[in-house]
Amino acid sequence: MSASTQARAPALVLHCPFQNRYGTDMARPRTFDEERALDAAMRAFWANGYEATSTQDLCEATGLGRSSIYNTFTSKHDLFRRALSRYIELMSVPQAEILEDAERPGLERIRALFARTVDTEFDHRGDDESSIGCLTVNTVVELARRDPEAAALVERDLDFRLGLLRVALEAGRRDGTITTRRDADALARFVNATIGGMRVSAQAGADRAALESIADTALDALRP
Amino acid sequence: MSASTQARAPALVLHCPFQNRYGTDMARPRTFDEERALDAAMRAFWANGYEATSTQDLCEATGLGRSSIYNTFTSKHDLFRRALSRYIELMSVPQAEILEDAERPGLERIRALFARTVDTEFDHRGDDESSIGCLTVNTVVELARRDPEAAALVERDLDFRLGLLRVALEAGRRDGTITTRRDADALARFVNATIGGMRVSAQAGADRAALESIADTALDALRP
DNA sequence: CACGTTCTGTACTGATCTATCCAATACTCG
DNA sequence: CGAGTATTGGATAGATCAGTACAGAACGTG
Repeated sequence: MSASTQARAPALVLHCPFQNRYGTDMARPRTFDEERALDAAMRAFWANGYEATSTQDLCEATGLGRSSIYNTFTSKHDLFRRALSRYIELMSVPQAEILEDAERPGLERIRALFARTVDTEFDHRGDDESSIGCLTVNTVVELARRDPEAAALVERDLDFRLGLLRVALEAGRRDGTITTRRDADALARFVNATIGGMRVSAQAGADRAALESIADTALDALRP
Repeated sequence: MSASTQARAPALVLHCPFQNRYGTDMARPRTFDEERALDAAMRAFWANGYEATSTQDLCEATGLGRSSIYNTFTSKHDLFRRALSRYIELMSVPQAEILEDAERPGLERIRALFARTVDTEFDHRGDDESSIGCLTVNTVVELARRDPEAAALVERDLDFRLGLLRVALEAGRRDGTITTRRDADALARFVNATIGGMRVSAQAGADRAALESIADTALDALRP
């Protein structure tokens, strides 16, 4: 009944509300959807950060009682880890689709990624309509220095995204839409930094037009 | 004996350890330097964030007792506000010098600003030699959404820096080192976002070469 | 030297934090 | 229906949080 067993086992049976996590006889079933609860917790951490989100906040955000939270997610830290993993997964899939889309020229993939960054920045807002930024960036800034697990998660995500970017940038070089002589690695880091900068700018109050002009300007660097 | 009186009055007499804050008769003098204490607190907030820095941490960082901290700085929140103000002031002065340096062409001023950004990222490191980023960026991400005073400070700083950047960019347009047709406002936002992206990248583990390549690539956008 | 004032160390307060305990509950399965 | 098990709500524990109260120490001034 270790934490890792508890966390991994249910993945394949989550859709069935009347089966427990160990394949043994069933008892009292849960009255909530673990995935929805995780989404709510993710959003709470995303909007308010790790330290400023209390377990009480998590109860209110998820609608669960303390017992259910701890029974399901072991600890606040573990819940955060799962929330961050989920966030990274949710963001990675569409980003990979955009950057690996062979139909589009390389430069257009980057442009589409920037556009998506702007859109997500304005899709997900706090209660006051201000930007809540990006959970990955927020975690890097708030937590990564003193939480090795969180640092490992965002580092793995960074490597993955830099790889995707290199693929798209090299495609752009081959199809002629990207003409700069700089190597794909430097360009990937630049594009990634630009996205980070856009997210910080959004949290600092930049509007949609401002973010779009940042993205357009950044694209200029790829075809100087 | 309001907090604001207490905070404002000493500015002109800080150098003299044997004069109190109200111009009245003197009593027991302080055994510490308020400015040094503020620096230590600033560094603690900078390295660990607002929430994760306890008043106990602040006592240890400054070497002061609780009474001295509260007597001098009123509250944790007020101390943070002063630390952030000081940080902004400390960073603004050299940045303004670089961006208003009429000796240099406009593009070179931006290049020098990027170089300085890289340098400060590696000058100020945590105990583990990892990057502690930029207190302004950290505050935008961690605190600005729920602390109006902090938000106002960073917004004022942002306006100031965007203004400086516009000046340098327009100078570059005139002297021919910046050839892009994009308006100075968009370019200023882009340069600012690039710096933010570099700081997040540094916190995510990027080394000096990576930051320099981000800066070099960004400069390409100014002369496409 | 004595007074007035400020500083400082220690103990403390009440609130809040994460996490656990436990009894009551609700369900499946034999 | 009874046995067995997981979930749930509420109470609670123990630590830590920001901030305060207070007494004594340390100084300039008269």
